Amino acid sequence: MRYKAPRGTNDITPDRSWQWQALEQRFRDCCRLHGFREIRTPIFEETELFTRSIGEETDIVSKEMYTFEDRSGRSLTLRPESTAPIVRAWVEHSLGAEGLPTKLFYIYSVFRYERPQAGRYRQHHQFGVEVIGSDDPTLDAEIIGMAARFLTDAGAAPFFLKINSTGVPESRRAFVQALKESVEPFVRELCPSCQTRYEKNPLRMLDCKEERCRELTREVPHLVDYLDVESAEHFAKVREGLEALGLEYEVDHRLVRGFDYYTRTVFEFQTDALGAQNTVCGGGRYDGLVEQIGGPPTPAFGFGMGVERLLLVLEARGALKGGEPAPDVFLVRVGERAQVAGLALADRLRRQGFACEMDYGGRSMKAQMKKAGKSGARFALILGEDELAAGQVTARDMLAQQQWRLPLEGCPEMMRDYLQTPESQTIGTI
RNA sequence: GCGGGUGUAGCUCAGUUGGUCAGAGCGCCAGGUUGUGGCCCUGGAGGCCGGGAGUUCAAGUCUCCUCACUCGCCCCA
Repeated sequence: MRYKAPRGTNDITPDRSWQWQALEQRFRDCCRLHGFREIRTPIFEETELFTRSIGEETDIVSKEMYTFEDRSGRSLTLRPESTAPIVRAWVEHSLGAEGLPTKLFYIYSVFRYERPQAGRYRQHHQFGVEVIGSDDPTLDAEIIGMAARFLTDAGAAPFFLKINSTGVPESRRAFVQALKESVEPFVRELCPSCQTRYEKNPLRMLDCKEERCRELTREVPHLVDYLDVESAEHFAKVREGLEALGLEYEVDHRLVRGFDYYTRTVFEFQTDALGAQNTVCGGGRYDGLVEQIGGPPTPAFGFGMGVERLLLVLEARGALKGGEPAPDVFLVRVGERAQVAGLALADRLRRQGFACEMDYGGRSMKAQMKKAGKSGARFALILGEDELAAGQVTARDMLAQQQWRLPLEGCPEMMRDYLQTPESQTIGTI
């Protein structure tokens, strides 16, 4: 039997994992710059946490969750998104007691039972942040700007920022009412799924990709025209903030998101590099969720970013040049006596901070040199009978194609010194 | 869940109307002078031709089923 990774999952092999590490590090740095601290929560939660917060009628809850019973009959679910678990942890541990707002970031894998496609997997990874405890509109703008900065610095540009406001539950109810009334005359002409949406989740009709539906709903009311006074003011301030940050954006009246808990600001960063999966980052405000999960009434804002999608974009943009980090030195051991002596030398090199690689099995010197060259190491250190007899080691600068004999004892320190000389820095690639 | 495409060595792919079709390049391993890489040359290892069933004297090559990947739909990151 030859096993395969389950459908929709991916192995991140060593030839690619350095890209993940670099991107994760960049995200961590960005978060630190903005005052965020990391949170990690369990990979599964009580099922009800998700059904209640995301919404029973959403696709995610109704058909995409990995739900199972454990041995005691509890219903558990692999997290299909990360906001609800983090809010749950925030409430459970009274993190707000440290002072508001709480600024958290996370690097999570999330799980949805969907049909796999480029940029869409059953297990995928998200970078994200949640700010719990402020309804300040400049916060919305700041966090959107943070995502934009991160995407730009990572090399994902160009991308497009779209925003909208879904108001508060009362204003949304008024809008949904108006929307249904305006669509009512031609419901039967809409696509089958929109006819279902009309009944179950009317907002999503706005998001339909069918040409016919878009045509029919062209004259439909806009969310922003139904906002309550405070939400309208909030939205105006958010826009003002985005402009102050010099961010280009578009108000997309059709932008609605797949979770029920969003209020007021919603936004997406879209790209043209991904085909059908054009959203690389999405988020917004969820002022009612904390209370719904059992905490005090607390406003909050956050976003999630798809790591696999982001890497696909970066690849398309040619932003993944460079390569795996190479070892500093490659130790070539020639002859029987050099095997153990080399083992000790490698240890000393590593204690000096040199990443040291070597070959095993006593292969020919040529084979080892070949491997040294391929490793990308700046130095090959050669330890053979001659060197051992003289208490020395041969150091070859693979770039400069020069080599010296160094005393075995002081070798790591001398290499360190050599690397600090100007001429060692100016050697170009040969 | 619904459509279209693809599936041959680690990787990228050739394989004519079913009958030496199991191949190439790269990679890997070993040699090409005695202790020195990147170029070149030679040799070698490595494939139930995604899996299963069927048609046939004979199937990577045809049919069906299945699995996986892929492009759309749905949904989302």
